[in-house]
Amino acid sequence: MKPTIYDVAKKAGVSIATVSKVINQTGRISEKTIKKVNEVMMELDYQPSSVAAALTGKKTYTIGVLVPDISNPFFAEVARAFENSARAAGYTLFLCSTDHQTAREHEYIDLLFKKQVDGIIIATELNDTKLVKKIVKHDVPLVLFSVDHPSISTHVVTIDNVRGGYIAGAYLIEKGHQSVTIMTEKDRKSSEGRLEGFKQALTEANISLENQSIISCYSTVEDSRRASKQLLSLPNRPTAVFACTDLIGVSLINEARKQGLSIPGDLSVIGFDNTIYADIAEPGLTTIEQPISQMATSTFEQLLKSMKKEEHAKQRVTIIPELVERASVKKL
Amino acid sequence: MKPTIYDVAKKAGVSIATVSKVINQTGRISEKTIKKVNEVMMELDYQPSSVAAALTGKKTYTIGVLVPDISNPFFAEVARAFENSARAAGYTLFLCSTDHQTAREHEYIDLLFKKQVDGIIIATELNDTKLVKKIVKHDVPLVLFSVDHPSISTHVVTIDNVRGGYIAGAYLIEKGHQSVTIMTEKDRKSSEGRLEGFKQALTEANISLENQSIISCYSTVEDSRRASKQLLSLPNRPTAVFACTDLIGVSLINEARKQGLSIPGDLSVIGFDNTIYADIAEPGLTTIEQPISQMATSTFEQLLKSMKKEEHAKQRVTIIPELVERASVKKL
DNA sequence: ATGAAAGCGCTAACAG
DNA sequence: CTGTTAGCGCTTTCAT
Repeated sequence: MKPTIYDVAKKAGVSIATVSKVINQTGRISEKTIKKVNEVMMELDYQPSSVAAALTGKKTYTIGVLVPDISNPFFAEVARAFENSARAAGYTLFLCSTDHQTAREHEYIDLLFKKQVDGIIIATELNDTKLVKKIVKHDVPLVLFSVDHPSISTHVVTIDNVRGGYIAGAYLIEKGHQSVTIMTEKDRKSSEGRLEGFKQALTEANISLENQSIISCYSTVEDSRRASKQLLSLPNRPTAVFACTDLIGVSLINEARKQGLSIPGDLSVIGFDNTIYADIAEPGLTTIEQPISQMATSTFEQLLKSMKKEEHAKQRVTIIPELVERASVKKL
Repeated sequence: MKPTIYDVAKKAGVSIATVSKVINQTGRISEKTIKKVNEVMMELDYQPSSVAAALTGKKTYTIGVLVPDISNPFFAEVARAFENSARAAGYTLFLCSTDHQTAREHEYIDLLFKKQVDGIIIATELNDTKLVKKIVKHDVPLVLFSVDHPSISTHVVTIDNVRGGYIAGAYLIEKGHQSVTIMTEKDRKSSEGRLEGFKQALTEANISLENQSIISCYSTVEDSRRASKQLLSLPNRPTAVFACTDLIGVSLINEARKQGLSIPGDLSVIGFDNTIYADIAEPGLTTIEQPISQMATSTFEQLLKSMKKEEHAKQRVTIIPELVERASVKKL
C-alpha cells in the first residue's frame, strides 16, 4: 500500500499533525523535527494525497476547461497556454472537448462539479446560456475565454472581433484593393463581429460589399476547400479576400494556386488568428493575430482572483488584435 | 453550500447509506425509495463528490497523460483520441506537456501520484528510464504510447517505425526514384527507426544513401525551414525526399516552391504521420499514416485492463503504418 | 429493504 | 513546539 501520513508520523516518532505541518509549512516546528520528518518522507517515497486534502475542505487545485475540440490547432495552442499558467500556479487542468454539442457541454460540467474543480474556463461559444447560469448557481468561479454573450455577467476575456475585422478591411483598402470580399465562419458569433468590422472599414472607404459574394463555411479542411472553390468561381473575382480563420485562408491560397492563380499576384488573402497555419502557408499568410498566450494569462489571472473570493467586480477584458504582415497581400 | 449526501438523506427521510446505494445502484432498495431519493437529488441539484468517493478507497476515475507538447498538432490529435476513449469509459484526463524536459516529467509524475490518478499514459519519448521505474514501483498502471524502450517492460503500443520507413523508401523506388534522401527528426528514437527502414529499402534496390545527404532537424516550423534550405542547396539535389514528419515535409515543399521548383515536378516528397499538415499542403502530401485513433483506443484498452488488476501479461502492440497517397510524389 | 457505524488520509482548531 | 481530536462526504460491512 501507498504510505500515508500515519506511516510517516509513526516512523518519525511524531504525530500526524506535526507531519501535516511540515508538509504545508504551517505552524511552528523545530528545524530538527522538520529535518527528521522530511527524511522519513523521502525514505518512504511518500506523496501526500491531494484527494484527502481536498476533502478536508481545501481545494482540489484543479480547473476544468471547455473547448470545442482540442485537436483543432487553435484550441490546442489555447490549451497549452492555459496549462502553462496552471502549472505556474499549482493547478492541473481537466480538458474537455465538447464539439459544440450542448448535451456534451452539460455532461462535462456536471462531471466537473462532481470532481470538485476549483474553477471553470469556458472557451467555446455557448448555444445554451443555461450552462453559465448553472455554473454561477453552483458558485464555481468561472471565466469565459473568447466568448461573448450579452446576457451573461461573468468575467470575460475576449478579443475585439469587430476591431479585428476592421483592421483587416482597412489594410486591404490601404493596399489599394477595391474589389474585396469575405469568407466567414459559419455559425460563429466571433465571425459575425469580424464581418461587421470588415463592412465598416469598407463603408468608410465607400466600397460596397455585395451580400452575394459573402461566402460562409465551417473552419474545416474539407468545407473551407469547398467554399474556396465556390469563391474562385464567382463571376467577378475580387482582388482580395478576408478569410475569417487562418485555415480558411490557407485553403483559399491552395485552391487558388491549384487553379493556376498566383498568390498574392492574382489574389490577395488575409486571415485571422495567427495560428501555425499562417506560418506554414506559402506564401506566409498575412493575418490578424489573436494573442493567445496573453489572453490565456489574463483569463487565468481573473480566475485566480475569483477563486480567492476577493469579491471583485466582474471584469470584461477586451484585447485588441494586431496585424501580422507576411506575404499574402499585394499592393495594387 | 453544496448539498451533501446528508442533505439528500434528511430531505428524503432515509439514511445516507440508502442514498449511497441508490446513487451507485448497489444493494437492494425498494422502487419507491429509489424514486423518492432520485427526486430529492433532482430538487437539490445534488452532485455526489467524487473526491469523497475516491477517498473511501475507490478510484478517482482520472488518468494522467504525458505528451511533449499539446500544442503540437500531432499530439493534439492524440490527446483528442484519448479523450474520446476516456469519456466513453467514464474517465477524465490530466494532460501534461513536458517539452521533453526530464525535470518537468518528474514534476508531473509526482503531481499525478498526489492526485491519485488511476493510471498513466506516457506518450513522450523518455530520456530517463527512472521515470518508468518510479511509476511501476508506485504500482500505478502504465501504458507507453508510441514510445519504445528496450529496457522497459510494460504495456506498449507503437507503430513499426522501421516498417514505415521501409514503406516510404520502397514507394519512392517503385516510382522510379534513384536519387533520394531523408530528413530525420533530431533526437527522436522514432526517427532512427524510420531511417533504418528507409535504408533497408534502398539497400534492397541497390541504391546507396550517402550519409552527408542525410539532413536532421527538429520538427518545428523554423528549424525544418532551415533544414529544407540546406537540403535544397545540396550539390546533387535528389529527385525525392522522405521527410520523417509531415511538418518537415510541408516545409520542404514550401521552400522548394519558393525557390521556383515545382512539386512534384522537380522534387517528390513523402512525409510521415498523416496529420492535418499533410492534408492542407498543396499539393497534398503523400505520407505514411500513424493511425492515431486506433492506437489510442488500443492504448486505453490496455490501460483499462491493467487497472482492473487482471494480471495479464505485459503486451507489446505494434501497429503497421500505412501509405496514404496524395500528390507530392511523381512517377519518373 | 434499510440504517448505524467505522473508517479513507488529511487539515485545523485547540490543548498542553 | 507538538499532540489530540473532530470532522470533510462518501462507501461498506454488519445488523436489524
